[in-house]
Amino acid sequence: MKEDSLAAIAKISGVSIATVSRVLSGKAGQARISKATVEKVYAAASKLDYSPGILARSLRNDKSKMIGLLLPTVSNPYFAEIASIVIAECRLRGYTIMMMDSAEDEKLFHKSISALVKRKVDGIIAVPCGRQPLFLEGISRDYCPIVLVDRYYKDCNLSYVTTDNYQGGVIATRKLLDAGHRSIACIQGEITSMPNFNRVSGYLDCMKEAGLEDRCLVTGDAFSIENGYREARAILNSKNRPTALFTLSNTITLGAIQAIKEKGLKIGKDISIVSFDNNVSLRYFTPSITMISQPVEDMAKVAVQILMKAIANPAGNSKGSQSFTHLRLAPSVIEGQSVGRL
Amino acid sequence: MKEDSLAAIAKISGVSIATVSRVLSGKAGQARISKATVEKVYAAASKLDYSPGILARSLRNDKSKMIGLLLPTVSNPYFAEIASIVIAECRLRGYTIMMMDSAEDEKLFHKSISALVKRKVDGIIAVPCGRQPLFLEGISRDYCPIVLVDRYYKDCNLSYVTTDNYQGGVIATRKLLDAGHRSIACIQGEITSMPNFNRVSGYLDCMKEAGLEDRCLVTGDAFSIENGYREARAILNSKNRPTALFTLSNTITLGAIQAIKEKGLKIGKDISIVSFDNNVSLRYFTPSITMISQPVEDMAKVAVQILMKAIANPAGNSKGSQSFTHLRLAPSVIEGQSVGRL
DNA sequence: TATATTTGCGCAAAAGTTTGCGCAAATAAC
DNA sequence: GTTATTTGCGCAAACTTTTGCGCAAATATA
Repeated sequence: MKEDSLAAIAKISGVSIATVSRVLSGKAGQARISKATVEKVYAAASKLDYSPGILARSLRNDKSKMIGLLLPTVSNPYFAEIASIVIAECRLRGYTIMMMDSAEDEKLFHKSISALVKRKVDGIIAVPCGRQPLFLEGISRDYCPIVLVDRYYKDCNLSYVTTDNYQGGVIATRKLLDAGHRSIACIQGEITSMPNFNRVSGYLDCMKEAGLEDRCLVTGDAFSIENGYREARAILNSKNRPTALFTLSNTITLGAIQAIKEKGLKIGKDISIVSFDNNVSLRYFTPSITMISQPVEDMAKVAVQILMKAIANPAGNSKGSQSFTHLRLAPSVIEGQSVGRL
Repeated sequence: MKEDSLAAIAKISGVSIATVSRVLSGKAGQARISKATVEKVYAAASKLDYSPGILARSLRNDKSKMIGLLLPTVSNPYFAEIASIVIAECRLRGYTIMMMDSAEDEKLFHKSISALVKRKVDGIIAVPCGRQPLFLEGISRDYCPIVLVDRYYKDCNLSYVTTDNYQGGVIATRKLLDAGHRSIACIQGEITSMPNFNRVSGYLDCMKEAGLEDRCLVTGDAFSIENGYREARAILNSKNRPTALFTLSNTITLGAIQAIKEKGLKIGKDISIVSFDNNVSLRYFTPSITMISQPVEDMAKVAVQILMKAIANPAGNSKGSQSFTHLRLAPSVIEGQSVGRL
């Protein structure tokens, strides 16, 4: 027998294991346990410096006080910030984070989800990969609530919190149009993701509205520095070099800036930029980059709140009538000097 | 009975639970189980699409195939990169990461370690907080191996992998001295941490060697943007403004750059900078920042290797003669344009 | 044919917690 | 002095897996 178990306390205090369990889980009242017994148990427990065996508890209760967190990559500062906030918020509520990294790989993403479920996480917060919500919907129906952050699926039976990316795309493009730009290239990220799709849609619609549909250019395929660098390079070397870039993430922007520097061009003069995301370092660049900032902190906090509600109230399931929360938070603009007037 | 358990397989295949367990854990050989039985079991298992209940297994075996990862903050890109690599390396080896954030709070750090132990993690990788190794040594002795990354303790009974921060401090300072600077201020980070202490030592020794001990200036107290900004501001506004800054982390540098911009000074002309860490965005600044880069990838990978070895071979414990690995990897220099000649 | 050995597998305990059921004893009611 | 009610708590099952011990049956040896 372990020194630190209900059994040990039971032996010391001379009551049964069951009684100890009930006392320590605050059920002394409804189990009508006498004050004297309660005190004996507490005394023994604190003498042994007892803390419950979480594994046994999880096994028994089918829950673990753990939240699974699944991101495409922690090394992207945008996701790292989400992680940071989610971790803090969950800890505040007594939950521990089990974190995984899907490396933008849908197979791995699904495997990770299954691993989390096997570990009986009480809920999952994820930035998903791929276009297929079915798997996640199944998990959410049969096992534990899931809240999507940033990326989501259309008309899916899952809660999500995201930025109004379409609006973001519109605002960015309009900013460039208003400054007189007519030739604006868009370097996109992960093309299977809704945020990317919506940002691009905003861009395209805005261009169309300005009568520039035949001057649209959308390239790229990943939210990474490499992609930003590669695509920007190609664009800058092209015959009819655009006068402005709309880069769809902080990483893409970073890569683009590298390409621009190599080419010897001046940002805000030779080439203008509006970037998605709010990266501190981009703010301190000279010139500072104009950004469409996402309300990351709110997004992460709200996601945790929604998840907690779903955990506390699995009633939603009872009649197959789960209710899902779909939130689209407004982006904001961080003005910089990277947009030049033509 | 759950549909997905040893018991279910046992019932279908008509053997006992024990036999199923032995077959599925590859112990059919040493338990001398007949080929026919083995096949029946496999058939039933694959029919049910069995996968073991990890919690029950962990409870029984006192191990979990999980590694605890404990960082001061995920939002610092330096730590995020460590996390990213550790996660990937562990997954490669079939381990899952349980990640926590101590927010630079020693109490919370200890609580988090205890939580990890309670969950029976097989090992821990940590960037610790505080000056006190005793607690960690105890955990490592009694529960599971611990490998420290980046931060460590002198003469402690714990393995660690870190950068040769003293060398880094020396190289940085010498770089500035060689360019003719005589008045060099150092903005430091978390003062309880060894890396910080060693970087500062390198700086001080180097200054002393150049006969400049009375012109040393070390300020600051956290690896954060705010601290970098605040201290740089104060330094730049001081009477005898130094001609160069040695900033001890990427975050501090970012803050310092903000202060410099606000003050209207030109980096590399009015004020020179050498920074610790290797942040991509600092490389794309104009002018690009000269940096003392830490071998983050190697550090993280080696840390995982050491941990895996310790897990595989708990023999070290048997005679109280554990052996600890202490590694100090060499930093490298990333040349930029932020150091001006005087 | 009787004893020894090997082969094949099951029983039950163990890990630590939670909880439905129900047993006794004390108190209340008649 | 019975019967009913309440109080206080224990028993044992359940969650799933692992493993030491040992029982039968089959085969080999004497």
